[in-house]
Amino acid sequence: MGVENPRALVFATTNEEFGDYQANGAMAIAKQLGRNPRTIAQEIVDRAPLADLNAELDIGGPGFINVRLNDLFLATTLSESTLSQRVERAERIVVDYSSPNIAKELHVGHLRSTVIGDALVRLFEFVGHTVIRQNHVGDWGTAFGKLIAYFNTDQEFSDLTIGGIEKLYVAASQEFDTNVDFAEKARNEVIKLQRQDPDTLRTWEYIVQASLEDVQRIYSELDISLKLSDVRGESSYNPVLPSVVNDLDNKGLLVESDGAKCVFVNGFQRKDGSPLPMIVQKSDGGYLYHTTDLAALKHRTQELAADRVIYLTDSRQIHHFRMLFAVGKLVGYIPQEVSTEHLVFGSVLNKDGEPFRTRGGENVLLRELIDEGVERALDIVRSKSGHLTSGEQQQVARQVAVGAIKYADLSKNRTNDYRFDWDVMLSLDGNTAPYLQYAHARICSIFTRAKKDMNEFLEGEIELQHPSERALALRLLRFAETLEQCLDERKPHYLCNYLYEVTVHFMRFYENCPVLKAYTPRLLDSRLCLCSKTAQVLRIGLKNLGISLPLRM
RNA sequence: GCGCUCGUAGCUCAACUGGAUAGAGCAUCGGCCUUCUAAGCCGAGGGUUGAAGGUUCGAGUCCUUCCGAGCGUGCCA
Repeated sequence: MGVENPRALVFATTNEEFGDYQANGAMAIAKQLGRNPRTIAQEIVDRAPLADLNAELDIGGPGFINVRLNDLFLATTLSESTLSQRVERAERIVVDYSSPNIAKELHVGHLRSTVIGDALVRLFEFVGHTVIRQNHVGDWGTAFGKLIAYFNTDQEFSDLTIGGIEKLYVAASQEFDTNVDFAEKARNEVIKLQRQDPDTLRTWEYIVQASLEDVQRIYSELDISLKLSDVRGESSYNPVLPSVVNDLDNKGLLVESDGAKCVFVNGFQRKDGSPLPMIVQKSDGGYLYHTTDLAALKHRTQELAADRVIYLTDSRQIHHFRMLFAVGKLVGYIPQEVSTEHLVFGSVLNKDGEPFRTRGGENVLLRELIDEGVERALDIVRSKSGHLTSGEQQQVARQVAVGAIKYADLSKNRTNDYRFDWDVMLSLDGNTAPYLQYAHARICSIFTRAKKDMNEFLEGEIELQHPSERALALRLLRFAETLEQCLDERKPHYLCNYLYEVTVHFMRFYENCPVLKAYTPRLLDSRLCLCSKTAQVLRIGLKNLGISLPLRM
């Protein structure tokens, strides 16, 4: 048409009356050529680009090309479709997420990084990428001096759960502030720790181990795929920190300012316009998180040979990562062909839009959060699912609660803050995990009644008779494009919205089209196939979000 | 002060990155269980997308200004 790289700009229609898809490219082309967009659209339609699809093409509005797919085409395509999806070029992707602190229980502040990160790694793996999970736990710092000093004075201390250790830390901090001798001891332990004193190191390892076991327990309750072997703590980079400073020095990037070793990067300024430094070594010789993060970055691009390095932290660290990546490029830790991404997310707020805390102003622990969720879910399950045994009710409540917590987080645009509201997330109305789980349970129930194996109906001829069957089929076919969009922007909420839409259309189909009482055996099989396909989309979709599905509820 | 993120129905969130009449759920009101799970489905009302300009055939989305919110801004992470 005389235009470089014309784009078809095909999207699902906003309104059913415009068909199934709309191509908006004609208007863009017309703009470039200075011609009438409807004429361009007509020329495109005349060339019959979609002849083999046998689709109906119309021109609407200023030059939209509306596409209505042929029912037979839709049915055949769906019956032949599988959900397997591979990217053309598989990459090695390092994903840094969750990152709890040792000697501190996992709390709401870790929720989003953990849940969103875990969904993304599953999605990356699903489409064929190699993912290297990195749990960058905070296992180092001056806080450990207090902890170890206190640990040594309280020999009877035996509560080695993370909760016990955290209490110990609180007591140690108090002692540190009030007892001069103890403060001295604590500072001494920090020095001993840095010098690798065997006794101190043993205590430290003890604490780290106990903490990590607890963290893993919460992961397992939340169905998070991080393993102990994915842990690579800050301390593991200690030995190479001097070499990082050296690398910076060798590149001529290091400047000493007020006794601290700094890197100044163009474009980073303070309020008065003076350059803002990244401090890599304090005036007392100690290193900072910038230094550790640089070391981790080097490790990831060099040792782990990453094509992509992804970080999930809240949006408050935007500045830090922007600087980290800038310095990483200057010092050569980020080769040209490697991409680094800081995926940000907003804070978790309570119903009233304030930071989500306990009444006492403490962080809400994930352990407590899960317990409360299960309790609330159990109340609902008991009142609604009397047909289940009490053991089954327990199991369902757990799946519903964990699913609800994760889905509530994942279904919102991660860049914004979101409000944590039990009543909304546990409700069966609306875009929630229980709603999707319920639809899936209904499908399972159909196959149980029919005494048939769902998986045997994944393939089979589909007949689209009722409008709600057609609408469902159309949605089921959009799995691939949704997944692509989802990974393109690393935003799981696109997938959630899609799964919700599929479920809504399934529910309509369910109301309008009796499956087991279908008029003909042929129609029965077709509807069983639609059910099976729906269940598969829900199962695989939610599996990739880290959410499980009860067979009955 | 500067930087970042944001402002959409009474509330919680969408809107495929510039496309057609801005969509869901909650809440409100009204219907549907002798038929596969009513934890469901169907319908109604509800909007000057914070404000004003600008670019465009076309703006919630892009540019400018203003108003408002949250976060960040040198030895914590």
